[in-house]
Amino acid sequence: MKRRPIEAIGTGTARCLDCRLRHLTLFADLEPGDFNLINLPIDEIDCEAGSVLYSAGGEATAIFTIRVGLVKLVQYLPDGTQRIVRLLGPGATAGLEVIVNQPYGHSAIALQPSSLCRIPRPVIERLCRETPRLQGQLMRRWHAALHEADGRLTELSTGKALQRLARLLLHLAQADGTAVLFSREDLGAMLGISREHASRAVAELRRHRAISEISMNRFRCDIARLEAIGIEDC
Amino acid sequence: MKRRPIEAIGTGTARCLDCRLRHLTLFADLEPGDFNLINLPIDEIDCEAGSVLYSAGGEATAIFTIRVGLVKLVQYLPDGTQRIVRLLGPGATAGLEVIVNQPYGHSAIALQPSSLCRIPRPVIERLCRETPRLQGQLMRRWHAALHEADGRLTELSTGKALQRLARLLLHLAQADGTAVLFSREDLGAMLGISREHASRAVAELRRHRAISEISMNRFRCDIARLEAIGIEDC
DNA sequence: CGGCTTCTTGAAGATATTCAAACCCAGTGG
DNA sequence: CCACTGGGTTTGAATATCTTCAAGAAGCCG
Repeated sequence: MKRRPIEAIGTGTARCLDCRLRHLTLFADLEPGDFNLINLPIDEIDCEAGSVLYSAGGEATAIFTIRVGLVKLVQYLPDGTQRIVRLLGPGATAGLEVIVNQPYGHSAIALQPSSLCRIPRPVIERLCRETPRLQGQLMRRWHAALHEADGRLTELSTGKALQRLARLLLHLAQADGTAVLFSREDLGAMLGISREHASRAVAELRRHRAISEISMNRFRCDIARLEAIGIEDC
Repeated sequence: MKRRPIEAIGTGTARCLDCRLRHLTLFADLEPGDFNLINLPIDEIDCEAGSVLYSAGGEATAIFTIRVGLVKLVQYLPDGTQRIVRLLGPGATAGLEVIVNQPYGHSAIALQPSSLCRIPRPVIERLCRETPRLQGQLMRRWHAALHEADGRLTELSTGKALQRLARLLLHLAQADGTAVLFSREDLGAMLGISREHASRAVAELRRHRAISEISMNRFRCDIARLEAIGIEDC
């Protein structure tokens, strides 16, 4: 995992200002002058699949904005089993705990090669204090995280494995009708089932012709069939 | 469900100021002057078990602080099955969606006779705008809600039914070692199992002498045994 | 080409659901 | 007072669903 600083103190604010993705991010509502409040460099990080951004229980020193890729937030049970609690895609924010002075509540691990911005805690704290224009986005991000958490519980932890997988695919499906899956281990950890059963469920959806594999872990989805299976399995 | 207004416009602020529970609530950090910003009456509501505070999808017109009792937040799946997403006890806040201008994401229903304060949306909006002292508590409440949501997923939706029930009881247990359960239907909706299986799980915990019923749905908990069962069932 | 990991599949056993019937208890009305 | 009723609970038995263990297949990398 390599870090490449994108700005030196006091000079690099233009990079945030010019960011093509800014309208998706935490900084969407900031005004040009607000960027002068950024008094520490914001690193832009590229990492490969499997990289650990931070670990559960560790002191929260920074908040992350995902630019490209996919990041999982994982919690572990005493017996060692893991559960994937949330998936974060481009524009999403990891590490909101920073704001309430709490240690990280999850481990954040990249599922795909990803690129992110690392915003040090003092920057967030200062922005919170000195501009009113961050609050709205923060609230929206808390709400989005909570909404996804609740959705995960009702949609991905309720019903039979086949239904859950169908619903997950509907979440993951892009506009073009394709979805990228990940390892069966992670699939299991998302749906609360064993890796073997995850494998069987994928095979069964294929048999139902609800999905078909285009390339390694890339699937074309038949949305209508997935929806049918998601509601009442056949 | 009867409503009893506790203050008229512009006069009732003393009630919030004097509230014995205020240190637990959203208004914990407000200073005396801030209460003058409250320009609409805050109703104090008493309701019986089963009362609906608001319904999923409805316009969010108010935020609620639970004073006494227990409230469930429920989501429904297209097929009609319900899932209890969160439990809210004294001091907790329901309806945070108000702040991001979103419709209610759940239905809020009292599980026990409860008493709550209903804070109209305009009051929250004005306080957000005109005092910086609400933000901190709001963030903390978002965080608490998210933390509970995540915990519910890892602890109450993972593993076998007996383990989940044991973990739930550990959450519900008071300082005196007793816990109040609710209907088997609701238990099932919390743990993601059928009511019949919930019933069997309760019976089995009793056979293990991990709990014993004191009175109708009031149990004495053997914390050590519950913890043992919660980790690896025997 | 090994050697490694991950995925897939089979089969046995564990766990949960469903349906049905019995039960308990509180409230009602004869 | 007691039988009756209706809701929730408990229990049993048959079935469906998932886990676990084990072995084979497929992909990846040196």
